[in-house]
Amino acid sequence: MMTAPHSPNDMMIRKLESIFKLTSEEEQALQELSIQTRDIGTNQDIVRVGDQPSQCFLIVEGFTCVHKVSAEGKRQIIAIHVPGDVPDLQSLHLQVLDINISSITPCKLGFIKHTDLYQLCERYPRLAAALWRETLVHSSIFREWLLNIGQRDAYSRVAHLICEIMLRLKAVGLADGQSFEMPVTQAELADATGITPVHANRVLQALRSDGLISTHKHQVTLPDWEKIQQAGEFDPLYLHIKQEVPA
Amino acid sequence: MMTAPHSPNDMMIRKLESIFKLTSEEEQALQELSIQTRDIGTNQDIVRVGDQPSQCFLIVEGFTCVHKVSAEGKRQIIAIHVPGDVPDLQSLHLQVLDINISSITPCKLGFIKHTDLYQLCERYPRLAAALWRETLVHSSIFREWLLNIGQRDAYSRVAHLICEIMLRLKAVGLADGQSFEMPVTQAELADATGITPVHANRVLQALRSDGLISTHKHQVTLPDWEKIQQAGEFDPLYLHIKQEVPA
DNA sequence: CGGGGTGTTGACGCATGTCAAGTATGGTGG
DNA sequence: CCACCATACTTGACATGCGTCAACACCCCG
Repeated sequence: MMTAPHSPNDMMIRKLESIFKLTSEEEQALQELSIQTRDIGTNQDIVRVGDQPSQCFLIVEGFTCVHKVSAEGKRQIIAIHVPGDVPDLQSLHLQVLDINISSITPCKLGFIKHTDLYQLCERYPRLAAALWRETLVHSSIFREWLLNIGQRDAYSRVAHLICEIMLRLKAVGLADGQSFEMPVTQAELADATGITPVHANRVLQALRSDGLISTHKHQVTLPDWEKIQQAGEFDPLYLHIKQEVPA
Repeated sequence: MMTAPHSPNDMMIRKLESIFKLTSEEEQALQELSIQTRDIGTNQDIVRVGDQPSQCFLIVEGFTCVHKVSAEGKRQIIAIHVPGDVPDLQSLHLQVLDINISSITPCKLGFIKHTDLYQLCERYPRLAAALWRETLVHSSIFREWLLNIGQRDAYSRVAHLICEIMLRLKAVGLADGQSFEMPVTQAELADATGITPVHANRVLQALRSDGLISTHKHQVTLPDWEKIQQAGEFDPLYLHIKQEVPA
């Protein structure tokens, strides 16, 4: 398991390193990026529909979610973001935000000015490509969620989401073996999978009694990875996680 | 209503022009892009999950859809693409495709080599940004579809989808006033909204009897734009269509 | 020790799925 | 020009997964 990075800049660098080998010049530029950190509490809005941000934020610690609310007041969670993610990278090229982003745990965030990112992209096309790629991976996750919500039953949806979070946390060193911290309430889980909180509760009970998950507080353990993967029809291809070639 | 563009290159140029004013140098470079056109019939696979394409394709004529199939064999249509779109732009930076793309009408496609696009992006960062932006808009559409499928009832979902297609066709000059050609079968409509074909049929009947749509073959007319927009809770913000400032 | 957020449970209803059988429709070959 | 077929669309009867409502239990934090 990797050690935690020390600065937001290190986090960005480590993330991009997982895509391709950075040149020392590129690494230098990232090291010099000005990133303002800020702490926020649980359930705080970070950005809102209609905003026109002049900066992006990197999650250093904590979880956030992207969500939209229908005219009827129903909330869909569109994405869950974990440390290392830049949830509103899209705002670089889309002026007006079409989503809300809120914290679902206390968070430490690192803010980066758009103007700095523009410069970075212009000078280092490979970094531009890497950031572009980052947005494409999130796009791919949206597509899988569409399949999940559109075609699978509640049981599979929840299993699928749990598998996804497991792997994404593993990729940033926040899960080891079978367990990880998943600080998501049942209501949030429900909004992310398009079911009701009551039904989410029943599905979780079914998963527990089928031996696919066990939970203690928000610590989740997956005793049988194969089985929950099957239950969720989970195939990690869509996460586009580069295979680490062991040294 | 605009006149139809004459070449794939003109189409690309017109599309990018709608985002920002191209310099003559940029326009020149686009004009010189090598694009191979090919015609295909209805229901042909263009690319498939697992492919590693070395080119992207532009839709010159016709409609395509992006879709994924669950382990149970259920198909979710993730996106519908119309002339002017480049449905697999993502393959530029994600090696392995996580989706299938098929024609839903006969199509004329223009294929562009990745290597040519890489060069273009490196030389003209503004064009890179415009293409990036293009993928971000599609991403935004995925998010709205998630809200649509996750939180709205079947009636609203279908109304919403119809509104979206209407506006996107209008943006490329393929819809005028209230009518447009929507060559999508009820089965496809069902797969795109996460309902069954039988239910899609009943919803369409309801929309007709409520006076929100009228159809003749695949020609759809929306007699009351306000009303169907309300029924679908449709707010076009997420399409990020630049407002044309009338001269 | 009190109170708000979270999790749990049961009874009941409904939107949507499923199954099964039709009826257009449009293209093709004789 | 008609017979035929495949594909698309319709319709009705019935089944069910999930939603809704309404309590209640838990538990951390102040």
